[in-house]
Amino acid sequence: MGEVTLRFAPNPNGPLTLGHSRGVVINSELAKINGGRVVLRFDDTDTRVKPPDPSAYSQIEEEYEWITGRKADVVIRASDRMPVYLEYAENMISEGFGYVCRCTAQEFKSLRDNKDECPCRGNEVASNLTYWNSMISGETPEGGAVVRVKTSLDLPNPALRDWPALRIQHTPHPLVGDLYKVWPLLDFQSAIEDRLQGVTHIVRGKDLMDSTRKQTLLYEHFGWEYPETLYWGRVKVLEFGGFSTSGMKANISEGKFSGWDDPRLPTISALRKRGFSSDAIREFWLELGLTQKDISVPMQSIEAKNSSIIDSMTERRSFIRSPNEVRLGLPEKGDLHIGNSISIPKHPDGTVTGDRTWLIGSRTILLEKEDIDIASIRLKGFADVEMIDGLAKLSSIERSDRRTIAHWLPIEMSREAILEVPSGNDIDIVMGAIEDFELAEGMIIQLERVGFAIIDDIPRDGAVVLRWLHR
RNA sequence: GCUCGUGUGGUGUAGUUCGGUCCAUCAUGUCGCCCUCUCGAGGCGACGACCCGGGUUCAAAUCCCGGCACGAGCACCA
Repeated sequence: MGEVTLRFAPNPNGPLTLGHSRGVVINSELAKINGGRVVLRFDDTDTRVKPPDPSAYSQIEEEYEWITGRKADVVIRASDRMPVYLEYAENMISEGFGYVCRCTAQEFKSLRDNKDECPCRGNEVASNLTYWNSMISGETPEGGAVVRVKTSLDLPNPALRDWPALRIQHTPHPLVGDLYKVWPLLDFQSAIEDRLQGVTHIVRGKDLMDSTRKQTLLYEHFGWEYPETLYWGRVKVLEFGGFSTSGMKANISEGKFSGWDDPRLPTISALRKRGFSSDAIREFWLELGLTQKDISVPMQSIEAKNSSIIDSMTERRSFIRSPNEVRLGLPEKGDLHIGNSISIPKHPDGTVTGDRTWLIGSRTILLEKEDIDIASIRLKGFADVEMIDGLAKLSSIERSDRRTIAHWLPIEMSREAILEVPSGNDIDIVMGAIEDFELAEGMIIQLERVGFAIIDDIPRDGAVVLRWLHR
């Protein structure tokens, strides 16, 4: 097998979603396995229905690199390639397998459904070229004409009969302005560009199966061989439902979400900001593979992947929810010596080396409410205590029995913190105290007995902001 | 409605091309036990599936026919 060329072709009408990442992962992985390359192509030929967002281009390139660990081999923008598409369109008309149709969409549909020819179909090439030039020049208004690819009208699938290849759009394009009045539709643009880039394999969602069939008909006209095509089925992540870029865009501009990286959104930027590893996203899609089955997967599935990837390199910290202050009581008999500090490993398995040093001079500690109600507990990494009259009385430094182990914090090591937990359309706030030891913004930590979180903000004054990742 | 596609445990996946090696793989989940100075990690075990009905065959998850269910396309969106 020669060198393979794959492609990932998003519409840059917003940044990448979790759904897009399947295309990124599958295509880049196939390229990697076969020593091929990936073309990242921006399919931005719609200026009106789903217009491109100028900031999305660079963001998508960057997110592609984050997911795969390397840049795309080739990056192209369909809007830069317009002269080429228009040339092929004109060629198609001249050769007689494309024609300008001036019926309304409705008229055409009813003719098509009855396998009837539309009146424009029989026009001479010369008049088609005249109409074409009038489309190009801007004389023909939007909706006034469309270029169709001739197919057999007996095709069992009505969607394929004389399908539309280019239409008129007078809305200016955010990048190239009003240079062009005629823009290709996906099926035409994509088909031509795949050929020009030497794409050997197309891997895409099965919602594009009819696209393959339409494009194959076009390739036959041109005498080209269509690439090998594979499909994946529809995926629904239970917690999020679908991945509609335009839907999210509307919600963001209405202020329902703070931005594309709002933690409640299924975008790559949001998952990344929350602390998901790109390896987890990659492994997740690779494990689903390339079946055409429509599936529903819980977010827990990605979380399980992420946990096993980050656990061994994630430092532990203590976070006390709704902290209660408790005095530490020393036994009357002076046979128990405690110093002014203790050391606790950063990671219980030693996969992260080093210790956290806690000062304990003040003898005042913080405990979660449910732990102060237990008569005998062990302060993790320190000592056994008996809870008597609201006082935590030390009874042993060594672990003397199998009592409950509670996480805790000396008050001088604590700092006010809030934990933001995305929950459906809301964000729950958990007030607490975080262990103030070597914290850094963007650092992922495991809150002992609570779960993984990322440090979002460490303000000069006020509470540290933690964002919940998963258990 | 028409066209196309898919149906393996709760979820996802292997096996389906060339029928037997499949009393069906792995992961995740749930439950139990062990271990552990986290309710984390680790170990062991249990639970749990070939959509239904016919047919071919010595033999079917795998081939054939018919149902049923689910999904997608039927845009001058991608």
